[in-house]
Amino acid sequence: MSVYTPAQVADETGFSIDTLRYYERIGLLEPVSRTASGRRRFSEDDVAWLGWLRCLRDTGMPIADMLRFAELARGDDSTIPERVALLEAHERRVEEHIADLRAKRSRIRDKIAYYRSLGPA
Amino acid sequence: MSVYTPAQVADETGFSIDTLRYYERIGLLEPVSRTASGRRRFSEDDVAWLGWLRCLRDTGMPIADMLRFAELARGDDSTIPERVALLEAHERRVEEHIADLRAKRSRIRDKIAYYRSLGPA
DNA sequence: ATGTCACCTGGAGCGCACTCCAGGTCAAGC
DNA sequence: GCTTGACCTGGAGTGCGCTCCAGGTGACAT
Repeated sequence: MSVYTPAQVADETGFSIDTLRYYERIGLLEPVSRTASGRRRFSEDDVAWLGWLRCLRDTGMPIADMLRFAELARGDDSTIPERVALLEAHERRVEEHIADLRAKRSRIRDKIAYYRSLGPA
Repeated sequence: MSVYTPAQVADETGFSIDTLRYYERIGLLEPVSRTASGRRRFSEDDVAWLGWLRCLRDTGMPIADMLRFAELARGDDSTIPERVALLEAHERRVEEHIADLRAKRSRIRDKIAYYRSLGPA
């Protein structure tokens, strides 16, 4: 059962140490366990949860929503329907975002092709 | 050759009137023509350019880069290679972003499926 | 004439998500 | 035993991209 220092977790999750502290402070992370001298020791579970947070954040979920999800995830099974609802709504937004990006990427490609058609330098 | 009021342009482009003024102020838009009393009258070209800016914005291009592109686009044909380079770099980032979103959307779906597997409420 | 309303300017303010800082504590290597 | 350096806390600061405000002007309907 391994534990990790802040630097190791930052390295693995891509969150800065400051962000890890910030996430703990606002309650996205449950209080991380400490050594006798007060230094953080992240558990395997902490790291897994951070991986999940990264997924939500990178798909554009606002901190406020992640906070709500974290709260639900700390609750019992009766919160599962709301967790599902929250994730489904998020997933729909992500899908729309992907569709929009694809359409706009194509427009960018067209512009590049147009510039190219003006005669390669 | 039609012209548009700020409200019409806001409506068509999805940018707020404040954002239109802001874009003009920072030079993303060339000075928009005015009526005798100083009100903006956007041309068809202004609206088309704003549509293009929206494409860049919505695909995550920072304002600073859009500004650079705007500058190049005001230049002569010798700037075309740099415009192409800028757009190609951007397009690559957009593609990576799409790939990342797709992978993470799938992770979100898995989580939803997992919650569902725990027994539908 | 009057009221309403869209619009103008310059500049201040805001929300988000961090990021940095000062001042301090411990652990380990030389 | 001393230095180095990773880490601690509370709180202030930052960057981005808008967004809002005060105070004012002009156009148009009644």
